[in-house]
Amino acid sequence: MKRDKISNAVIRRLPRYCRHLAALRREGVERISSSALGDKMGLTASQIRQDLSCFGEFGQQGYGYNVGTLYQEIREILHLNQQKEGILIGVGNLGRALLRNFRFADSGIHLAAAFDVAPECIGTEVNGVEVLDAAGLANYLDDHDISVAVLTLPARFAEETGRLLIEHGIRGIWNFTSVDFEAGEDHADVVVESLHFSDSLRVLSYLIGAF
Amino acid sequence: MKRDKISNAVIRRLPRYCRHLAALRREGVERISSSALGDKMGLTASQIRQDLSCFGEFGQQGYGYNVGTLYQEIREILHLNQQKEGILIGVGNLGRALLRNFRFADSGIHLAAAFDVAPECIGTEVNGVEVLDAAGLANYLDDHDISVAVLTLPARFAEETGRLLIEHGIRGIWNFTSVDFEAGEDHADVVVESLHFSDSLRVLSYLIGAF
DNA sequence: TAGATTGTTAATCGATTAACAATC
DNA sequence: TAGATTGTTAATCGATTAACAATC
Repeated sequence: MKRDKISNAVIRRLPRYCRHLAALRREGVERISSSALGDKMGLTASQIRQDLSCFGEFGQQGYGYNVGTLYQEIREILHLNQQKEGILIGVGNLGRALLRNFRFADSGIHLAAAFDVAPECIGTEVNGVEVLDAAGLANYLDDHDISVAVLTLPARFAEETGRLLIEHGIRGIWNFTSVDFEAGEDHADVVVESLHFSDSLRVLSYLIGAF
Repeated sequence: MKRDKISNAVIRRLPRYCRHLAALRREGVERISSSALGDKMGLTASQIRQDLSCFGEFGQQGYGYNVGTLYQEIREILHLNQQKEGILIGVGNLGRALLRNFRFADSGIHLAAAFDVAPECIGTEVNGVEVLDAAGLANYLDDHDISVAVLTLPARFAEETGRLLIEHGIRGIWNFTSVDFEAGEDHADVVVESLHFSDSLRVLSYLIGAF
């Protein structure tokens, strides 16, 4: 177990391991070798062993890995079992879609509240999550221990809201706006994870090529 | 201009160049050097010049790059100016959010139709896009030249629908389900671009670390 | 025991960075 | 012209793959 600096490439593969192991477990598979898992995931056996060895020794010679154990280990590594409080900002179509359908709990997040500016939205409840007035966001953050903010508001408000979140001690921002929160600045410890829809679709556009 | 094999790392940076150049253009900036653009984007000047040289010679010694020209060049590279026909499958909360708010045209996609199974949804129109009966999907694909399918349906239908799409000649799948469309199989030429929300949030969970 | 499969070290491959001649 | 900045070649760095002794 070496705990140096885990490369980004490895980190991004962890949730995939998690998903595939969960599926194996559901199928009742008890053990799996690095090569079998590699076939399933489109990775080499070597890479899997290398990846896992960043975090510990989870396998056994001649046997392979126990699916259930490895699954739990990876959940631990990702801190999925440690519940973190989160808020969602911007209850538009996308925000609402996430509130209704996305299983935040499966990623270790409990949504404590949602925020919006629209009077007809404030005070309502979506899937058990109360929608509060965005004007009270700063105070709310001061009064509660919130780790993660989900940003699903219009791009033009993203920069300003991001700044406010950082000033009031947020630890991570799950960013659905097209804004790039650039290089650290004062609060280099805040993590921003962005899902840029249009970047993704444009990559697809590139990959399907010309006609 | 070398047209070998463009690496994935470079391809994923192209939409970012596109976004940053668009912003510069909006701000009225006419020219920019690789080092200034690098500062803005958090890349080295070297990397930017290396990236762009995969596609051509867009700069000028002692001057830098013309923002407008480079922007258009990158749009060309991504085929954003070539309109492709697309359909969206699964008009739930997320599908509806995309239909209403996402600017498909900005990524070169025209949404020709949407599909769902719910009787109360079929026949309606969302933001000018007609919702058709998913039972007629195969026939529709045979009758129209559709390049891209947006998958926003429940995970349990993803596999089956993906197969159908591939059989009926789709070129790209923009996948919002948690299903991994694995390794090529028969139709290795079909491109699948996935946005795995939960993978993304779990990476964030890892990065913010323990308490 | 013999076969299987690990964790790790070494070799290879690929991507990023640095250096610099060319030239606007 | 002198200064700036490109495109490209070479050097470095990092990630993936291969090999293998250890051992279940």
